[in-house]
Amino acid sequence: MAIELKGLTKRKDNYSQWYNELVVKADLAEQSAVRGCMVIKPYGYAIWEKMQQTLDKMFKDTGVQNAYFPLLIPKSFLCREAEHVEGFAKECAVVTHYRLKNDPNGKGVVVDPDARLEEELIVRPTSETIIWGTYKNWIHSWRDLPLLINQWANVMRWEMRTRMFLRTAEFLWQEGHCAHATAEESEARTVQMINLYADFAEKYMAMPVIKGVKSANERFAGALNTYTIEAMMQDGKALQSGTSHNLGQNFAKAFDVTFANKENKPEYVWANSWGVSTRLMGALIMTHSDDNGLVLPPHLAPIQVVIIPIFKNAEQLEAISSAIAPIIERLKELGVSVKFDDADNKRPGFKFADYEVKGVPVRLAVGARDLENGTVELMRRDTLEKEVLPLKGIAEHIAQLLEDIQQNIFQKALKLREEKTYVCDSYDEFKAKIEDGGFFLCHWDGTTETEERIKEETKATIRCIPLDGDNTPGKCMVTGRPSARRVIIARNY
RNA sequence: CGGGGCGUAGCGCAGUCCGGUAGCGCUCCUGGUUUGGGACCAGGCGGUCGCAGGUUCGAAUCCUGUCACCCCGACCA
Repeated sequence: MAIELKGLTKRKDNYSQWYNELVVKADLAEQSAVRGCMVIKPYGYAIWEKMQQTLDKMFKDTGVQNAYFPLLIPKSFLCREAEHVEGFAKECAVVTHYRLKNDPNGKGVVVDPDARLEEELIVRPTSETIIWGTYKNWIHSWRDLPLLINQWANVMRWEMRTRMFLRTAEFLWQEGHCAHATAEESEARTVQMINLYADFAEKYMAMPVIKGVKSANERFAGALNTYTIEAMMQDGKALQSGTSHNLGQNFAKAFDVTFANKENKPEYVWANSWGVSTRLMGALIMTHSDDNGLVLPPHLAPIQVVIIPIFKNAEQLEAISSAIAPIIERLKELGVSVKFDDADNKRPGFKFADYEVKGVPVRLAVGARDLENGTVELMRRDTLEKEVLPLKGIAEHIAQLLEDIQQNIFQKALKLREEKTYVCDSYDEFKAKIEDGGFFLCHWDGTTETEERIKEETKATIRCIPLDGDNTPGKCMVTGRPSARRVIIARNY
């Protein structure tokens, strides 16, 4: 194939090219015929399914239920919340007609000009409007609250520029939309969900994240406050990986969602929304991959162990299969997902390389030699280390090894982030160092003007005001004005 | 939406300046030999050269228009 992954370091200047090639080569996704959209292939989708299942369980453990709302939103709904319009009413796909007809000139089909919709429909860029338009009818009393709903759906934003998984015109996500009786409860839920996302990122994706609050500039359109988790990719750029928004009463007021409180007085409900998307797939790829391809964390790998028999004929394969069968049984008992690839149309060397590109955490190779010795060759994907081990007890060893790999790649990512995180007090120093990427802990005076200036001059933005860590005050790196605490500044995807 | 690039077989490309029968590598198919790190040999299938006009005896090649896609910006999860 023309796509070569070797040479990541040589191509440091063009990480995105490498990334796109990896996505294709690892059989995760490909460009669709539709502008800015992608086709997620079975292997890529299997990873997304693992993420979905894990998150879904975590949501349900907090009392959230799933529901589904329409893809198309009447245009008038988008005009209701002023700030939301500002942020979202622009780059949307619009449905204007409801019928096609045969071209009178005999060239395929054309849009029937007589079938124009009275009110255009917008393909949802996010569902706040249609959901709050619906909640109006669901919420009447304090007894109806809290309302905790999540939706797994596709959304569409007509982005100018797209990149597979990180920014596609259509993407898959979950969006939670909750209604509460009090501001405190809603804020607590908003924080709870960002904590849940951080747990998911660190425990399942093995991706360290920084929890924080967005600056006014980067805040979700229509929110009072936006919480975010920010991860660092291997090239030192930041990736916003999940957000949770405290919407205050903005949407309740725009859609007139009120409830009778315990004193029988009408009151607007308090709202929050939170979401993560297939962008997490991009985060996963860019956090762990190396020159040999994808490196999947065991907790999300669709195949955790692949077993490759090395054989010259059917008898040898049969011998290997029966020797390995109890191992496969035992692995399954231990909850390990295992694939025995006995296809005879690919040579072992091809399979080795193929599963490496796909990021399978552990590989076993078994041949005639091993059968004689009662051994197996094991390779772990994260370090590419190989060792020959006795067949006896191998399943238990692997179960433990998978946990070790999960820990190891998390630690590796954490170490990289720490190495590329700098405390910086000089704007000149910042301007020089930002070229090589990394997170910069700097004092900022809290103004949008300063933020804009930094962005203008360095292409870096305030990723977040961290929730944890050092919160001693200081002086703004740019203006010298007082600063409440250090914030994270970085270039981002 | 601004700047740059590109469009030729499933994929990656050459050919375009200087018009004259559509090329290469990989994939794929068939047969054989192979199989402990992406196999080798032989043969074969596959393209109205992005689309629409124009110039010409003749256009992948020249001209006009148009549509995609990619990269860099602006915008954004």
